[in-house]
Amino acid sequence: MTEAAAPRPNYDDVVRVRADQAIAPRPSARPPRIEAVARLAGVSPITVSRALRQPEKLTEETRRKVLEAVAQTGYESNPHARALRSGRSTLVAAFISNILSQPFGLAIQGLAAELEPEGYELMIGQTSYSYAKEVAMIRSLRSLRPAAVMFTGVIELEDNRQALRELSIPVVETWAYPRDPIDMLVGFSNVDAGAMAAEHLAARGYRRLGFIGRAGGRGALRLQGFRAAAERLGIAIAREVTVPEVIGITDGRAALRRLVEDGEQVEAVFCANDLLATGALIEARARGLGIPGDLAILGFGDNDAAAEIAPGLTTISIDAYSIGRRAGALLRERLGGVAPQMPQQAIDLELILRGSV
Amino acid sequence: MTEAAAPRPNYDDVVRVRADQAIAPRPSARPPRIEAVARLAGVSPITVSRALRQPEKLTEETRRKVLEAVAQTGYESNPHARALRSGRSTLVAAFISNILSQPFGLAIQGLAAELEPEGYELMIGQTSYSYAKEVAMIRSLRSLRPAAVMFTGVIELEDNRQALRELSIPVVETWAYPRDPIDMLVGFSNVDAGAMAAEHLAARGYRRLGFIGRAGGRGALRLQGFRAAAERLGIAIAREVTVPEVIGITDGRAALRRLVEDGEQVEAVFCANDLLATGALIEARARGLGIPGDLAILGFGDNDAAAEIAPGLTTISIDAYSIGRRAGALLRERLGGVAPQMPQQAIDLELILRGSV
DNA sequence: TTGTAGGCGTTATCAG
DNA sequence: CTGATAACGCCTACAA
Repeated sequence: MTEAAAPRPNYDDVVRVRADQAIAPRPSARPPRIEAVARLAGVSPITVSRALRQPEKLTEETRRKVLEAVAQTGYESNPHARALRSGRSTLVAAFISNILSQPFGLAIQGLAAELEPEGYELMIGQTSYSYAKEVAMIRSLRSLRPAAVMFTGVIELEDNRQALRELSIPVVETWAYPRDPIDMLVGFSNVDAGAMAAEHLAARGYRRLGFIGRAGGRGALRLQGFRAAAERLGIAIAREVTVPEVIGITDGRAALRRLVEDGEQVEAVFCANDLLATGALIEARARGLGIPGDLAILGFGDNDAAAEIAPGLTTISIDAYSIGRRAGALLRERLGGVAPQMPQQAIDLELILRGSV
Repeated sequence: MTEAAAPRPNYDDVVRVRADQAIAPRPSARPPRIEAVARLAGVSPITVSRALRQPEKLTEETRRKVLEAVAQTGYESNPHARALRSGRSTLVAAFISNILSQPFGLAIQGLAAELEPEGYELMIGQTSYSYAKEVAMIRSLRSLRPAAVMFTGVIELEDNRQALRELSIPVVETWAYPRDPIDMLVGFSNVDAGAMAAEHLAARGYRRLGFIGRAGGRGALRLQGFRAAAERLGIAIAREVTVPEVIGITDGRAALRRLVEDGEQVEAVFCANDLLATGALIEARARGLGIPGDLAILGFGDNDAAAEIAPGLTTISIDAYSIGRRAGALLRERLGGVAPQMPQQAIDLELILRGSV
């Protein structure tokens, strides 16, 4: 199966470390049940349950006794039994369109930062921008009954939207600003993002614009705003290149190649995400184009690489981590029985000026 | 909360789409239970269960009848009840040290590609290279009782290793080649990777080497191999720069700055991952260093950006997607009751020659 | 404030 | 090959 030069790899002799916070040693493989804790504390099982879920309902004395027994046994309640009986689980499902995308990863980190300390487990699924997958996942949600769901995007299929509503659990959509979100929302207007791009390029004096982006979803929304603003400003969009999928920087290079080789004179191009923009920038440089002299490039999303590449990529940035964080906070509140003050939040778009425009 | 110029963002008017594969309409919010299916098929609940889990035990006639009723009702069994009663869940837990790392993301994709078609759900947790987090996660595994666990790394704390063994579920470790894995393994030798780096740089005639990498974990292993091979070849390691954490390209820039400003003459530097290498390359170029003339740079990991940056980054590459894929295949077999032929697999290291060495 | 009874939905076990 | 019974571990509902 492997054909390494050496017949067998050398071993990685990892230095073993002992835990400072040791896991309580467990004689049996089976975790302790609530009844064992109850016996140890000299109370009934339900009292243990209450000590963990509604501690305020117990005498301080009882509570102390029980929690001590919990600590001693290393007890943790069985999430399946809990979910089965109460109908609520501690699993929060997050659906991400592409796990390789840096902004989505950041959002998930923000979400985790809010939810994990509260004892929720995060389940991550990848929709891969596919309706079919979305359908399958939402179908599985019906029986998994997570505590809540978060999407890095908005749900477009009407049937899926309905199915999600019927789950009667908190839902947060993100990354767009639809008129009628399913439930909660931490988003930004993609239409405005496109308009912002056109306005900035116009203000810099560019008159013949280009666009590179995905044909559907948010790419289409950004293009819509870009077009509308360009028209309003009396500026021409000379060329629109749409790509079916964005996997890596390569897609951006290919797209710019199409744009340039098409012959249309384009002074400035708006790339609907920074992966495309980075690729476009690299390809432009490889073709000897001066940036922004021969071609200005404006990105969207503020990737890690966008800042470091030369010339730095001018881009419209959103704070992806904060989107995740806010989404997590909304879910946390709702799961705690509180109605959030602002269940639908708009995130600012910020123009980051670097060298490429 | 938001201070956008416009008082309110424009709406993203998403075009609603109807599902081609519609979710079966459900009059009540509660999903159908096994009993409803049984009644419809005219059999007992346990027969329905068997039709789904051990179809070979039923008459073809009965099976057909039941599966039809399943399809008609859109029934899916409740995972919590199933896990509670059977002790096995369909949840597979994957622990990833850093969700923003591209190779880890690829591995997760590979894992999902093997497991999701089989009906397993993927739960992803981030350990953030922290022992404390690892302890907490493994603790929660005890009660969650997933079907299997995968780590993008190996577990170092002896207590955690023991706790994982006691779960008695399939475990795959990856990204290293320890002598005594907990259970299954799809890894490569980090020590060999370091040696490979030193050997290649030596073969190219470099005599004064540098190293940039994390102080612990795999970084330390790669350094260990790098050092040993250099010594064997009679080559000097003039400077080792260790970084506490690698979050982005910036860390690589800072590390190279330290390396260069230190005054030690270094002809070639091995960066223990491509994020560091990319940062180092950018910083070196920014300082006017010719690459590889003034400084050769060798990376590890083969990021997306590594190929596109100029000059292309020469790097030791591993096939991260395939690691995930193989790990998934191992788990799939074991979960299906089969003992895999090669429960411990070595992944090849491949040197990708581009311009930087 | 604490406890008792019972069931969430499924499948292991044993019987027919 | 199919079915009856009981139990997985917890928490809701109600009672004391």
